[in-house]
Amino acid sequence: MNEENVKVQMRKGILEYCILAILSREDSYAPKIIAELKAAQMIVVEGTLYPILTRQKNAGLLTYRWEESPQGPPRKYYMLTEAGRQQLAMLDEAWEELVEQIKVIRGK
Amino acid sequence: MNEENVKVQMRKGILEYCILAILSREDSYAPKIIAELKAAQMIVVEGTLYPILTRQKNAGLLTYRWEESPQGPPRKYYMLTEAGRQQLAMLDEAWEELVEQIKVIRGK
DNA sequence: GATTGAAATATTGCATAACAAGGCTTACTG
DNA sequence: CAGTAAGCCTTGTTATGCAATATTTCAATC
Repeated sequence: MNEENVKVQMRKGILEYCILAILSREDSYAPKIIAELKAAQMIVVEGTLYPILTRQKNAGLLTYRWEESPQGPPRKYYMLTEAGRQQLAMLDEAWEELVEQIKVIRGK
Repeated sequence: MNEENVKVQMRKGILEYCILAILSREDSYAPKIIAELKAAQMIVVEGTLYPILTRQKNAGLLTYRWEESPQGPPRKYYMLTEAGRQQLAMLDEAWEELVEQIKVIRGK
C-alpha cells in the first residue's frame, strides 16, 4: 500500500459528506464543486464526482435545475433537499465521532 | 445509503492507521486488538482485521512472534517494524491533513 | 456554413477495501 | 474422550474511487 493509496482509502465515504457540505452553502454544479474541493487540497476528478451526485440525487438528498451558462452548454445546478440537510447533520455527527475515536486510539 | 454504510465507508483506510497506532503502544494479538478498537467505539470484526494484519505484514510494516496463552492455543503477537513506525508517522500527517480539509469544507 | 475547441455532462471497467459467514486447529475441563 | 472456548484464517459479496473515454452544447474562427 503506497502513500497515495492510503489517502484515497482514508477519504472513502467522506467525499459524500464534503459534497453535501459544499451544497449546503450554495447551489453548485460539477466543475465548481471540483474547484471548491481542490481549494481545500482535496483532489477529486469527474469520474468520481458524477456517480456520487447521481447516487445522492437518486437517494432523494439532492435535486437539480438547469441554468444557462455564459459560455458552453447549460449547467446542472444541484441543491440540497430537506432529506439532504438531515443526512448532512447525521454525517456531521458521524465525523465528530470518528475524530474522537481516532483521538482515543492515537492517545492524543 | 443507510447510516451504518456511511460509517463503514468513512472508516475505509483509517483502520490501517488505527492498527498501527495500537501496535505502537504495545505488541498485541488479534482478539486484543479488536477489544481495544471496541473500547474506542470502533467496532471491527475478525474478517476485517486478519486481512489487514496480513497485508501489513507482507508490506513489511509488521512482524510477529508466537507466544503461549494461559488458556487455549498460542497467540500470534504482532509488532511494528521500523518501516511500520515510519508508515505510522506518515499516516499521522495524512490524518491531520484530512481533518484540516474537512474543517475548510465544513466552514468550522 | 463548416470546423475547431472548450465547457459540461456522463458511463464503463478495474482495483481495492470492509464485512458476513463459516471453517479449522489447539488446549483445557468434566 | 467428548464438548467448549480461544485463536487463526479464507471465501464471496458489495461498494467505492479513479482512469479513460464518450457525448453534447455553444462560441469563435476560418
